[in-house]
Amino acid sequence: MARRNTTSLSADARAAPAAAEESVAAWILKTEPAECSLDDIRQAPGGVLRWDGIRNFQARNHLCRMREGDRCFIYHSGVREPAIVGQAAVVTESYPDPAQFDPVSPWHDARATPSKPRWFAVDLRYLRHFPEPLPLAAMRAEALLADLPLLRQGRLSVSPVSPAQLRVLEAMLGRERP
DNA sequence: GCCAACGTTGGC
DNA sequence: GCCAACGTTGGC
Repeated sequence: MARRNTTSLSADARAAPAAAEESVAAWILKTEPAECSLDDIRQAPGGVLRWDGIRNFQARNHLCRMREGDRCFIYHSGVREPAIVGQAAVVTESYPDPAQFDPVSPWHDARATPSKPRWFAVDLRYLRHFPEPLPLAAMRAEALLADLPLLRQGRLSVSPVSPAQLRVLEAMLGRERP
C-alpha cells in the first residue's frame, strides 16, 4: 500500500509517530545523578526503586507505554560528561505517582486527584553499570543515531529506542569492552 | 554561568 | 485556539 506524494501531509505527520511507537526496543531514562542516579537504583531496597517525578506530558505518555521487563538505559545529565551509564528493567508498570497528591512534595500537583491522576511512576530494578559509560558526544558523532529522540529532543526524560537504534547502541557499548 | 531550545501558562 | 511571555532544562 504505497503512500507517496499525498496531499495530506499533516495526516501523514501525525501517523508517523504512532508507527514509530509500535517498534520500541528499549527506553532511555534521563536523570541528574545528584537527584537520582543508577547507583541509587542499585542501592535501593532489593535493588528496586520508584521512578517518579515525571512532570512532562510527552515523557509521561512514553512512561505509560513501558511494560514489565522492558530494558531502560539510564542516562546521566547535568554532569561534566553526560552519558548512558548502565541499565535497569521495568518491574512494575505505570501507576499513579503518589507525590502528585502530597501537598508538601515538590512534585505536588493541585490539579490531580486520586480518581483523575495526571502523573505516573514505574518501578525499576537495577541491572548493571556498563564497564565504560557511553558519552553523549559519542552518540552525537554516530550518524546512525541521528534520529534518536534523546538527541533530537531536549527535555524529554523518557524516550524510546527503536530496534535499529538499540543494535547501534549495543554495538557501541560492546566495542568499548576490553 | 550563559544561552538556546522547548514546554507550559495565560491573556485575548 | 492562538501566541507571546515566561520558566526550566541541560549542554557547553
